[in-house]
Amino acid sequence: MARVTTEMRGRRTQEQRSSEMRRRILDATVLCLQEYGYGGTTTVRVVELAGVTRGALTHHFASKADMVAAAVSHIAAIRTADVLSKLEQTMAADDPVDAGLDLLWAVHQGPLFVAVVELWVAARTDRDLQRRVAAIERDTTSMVMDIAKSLFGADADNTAIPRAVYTAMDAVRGIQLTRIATPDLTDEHEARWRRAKADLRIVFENALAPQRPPTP
Amino acid sequence: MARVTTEMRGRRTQEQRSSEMRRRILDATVLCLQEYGYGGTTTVRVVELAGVTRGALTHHFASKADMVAAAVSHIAAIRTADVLSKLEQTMAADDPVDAGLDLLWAVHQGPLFVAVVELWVAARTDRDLQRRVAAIERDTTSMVMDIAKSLFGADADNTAIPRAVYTAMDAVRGIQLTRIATPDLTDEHEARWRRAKADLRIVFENALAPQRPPTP
DNA sequence: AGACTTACCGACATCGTTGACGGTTTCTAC
DNA sequence: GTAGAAACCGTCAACGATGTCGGTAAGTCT
Repeated sequence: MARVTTEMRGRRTQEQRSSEMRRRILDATVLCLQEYGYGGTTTVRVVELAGVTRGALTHHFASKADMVAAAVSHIAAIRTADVLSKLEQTMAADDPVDAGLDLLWAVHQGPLFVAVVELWVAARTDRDLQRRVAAIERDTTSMVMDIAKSLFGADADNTAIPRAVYTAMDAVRGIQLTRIATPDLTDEHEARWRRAKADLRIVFENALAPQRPPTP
Repeated sequence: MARVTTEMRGRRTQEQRSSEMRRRILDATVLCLQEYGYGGTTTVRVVELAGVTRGALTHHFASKADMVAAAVSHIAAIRTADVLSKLEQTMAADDPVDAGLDLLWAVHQGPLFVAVVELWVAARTDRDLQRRVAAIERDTTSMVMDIAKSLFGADADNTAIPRAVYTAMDAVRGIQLTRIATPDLTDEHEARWRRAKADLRIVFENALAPQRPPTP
């Protein structure tokens, strides 16, 4: 079974010990969400994956709900950092639409987004979790919109651009949701994205074109 | 607490008793998925909602997994019937694109689709469930494509049409996924769909237009 | 160095969930 | 009607998960 490897021996300050332990546990929580889903995420499994004791966990997180809530923020931080790291080369691309769509796809990719979906679905029947998730979601959306604005120019009147961004984001998420249900068909989902991308290019070209009523 | 109301007293044949009991249990299972999510769907809750005993449940379904598996098919059947019931007036509509998109939206609406998502996500970490879900998903997709074909004409060469349908379906699912995570913002999601629909119309118009390379 | 605080440990009690099973009722075949 | 099958009932045992809690180790202040 995989372990969250993080060693740093010798004398450490309380702050170091504390934050490293929290990080270890939260990383393990995310791993657990990916591997076993929300329902299969138990404190025992997390502790095993993190290679720590149950006592350590209960010391840092009063309850399981606490731990999961912290994991939400933890994931959000990682994803934000991921986006920022990829942003530079996106901004420098020749074709902003293509680069932007690729970025959007990349952000919704990989095991981290799987964990996000697990949390979203779990949040549906858990008000506390829901509040946290909703707050994060707001931030994410506004970040996406800010990026779009700087990619395509801040033409404040043109509401077609945020609209296209929303549609693109929704399409990406829809594909990923389907992928979650049927993970065996990876190539098919890749192809599905390529096709969707072609459609979304049309939408963006239309949105970026000089104002002209799209539906007369 | 809501009950699945189904009374039919007097002498009944074994077949009647059996199938009615199964239906009651499966309806309650779906209700449970909606109300409490997959993780919160326990045999005790199902039994309470159905107003039957635990013994009845274990008699008809050897295990909980059996019950859930049966619920998958049950949901699929209901949804298919729902689509067919709405199909007639969709086919008769003046604007096939508009009517088709509305149908797609309607099919992914309501508590039933919520249950579907719960099962999709649960299936990710449960191979048996995954197989069942994947099979159903295949059927659903082909049904959607068949309907699209009869709505927009069977121009076999024009791959842009199925592509547009996929994109539309993915966008719808993306919106619904977001809605699941943040159920308080219903109006916002409605608006999001209206905007997405505008974009999707563009995609469909482009797909239906006489062959003309969309990206030169 | 000594007092104090924080980090960490591991066992225990409790609770909810599931599957099994022996007994009862309802239907069906003859 | 009567035997047998199917449907249904409700309790029990086993298991896994969570939170609590008394105790130990590591660090921090004076």
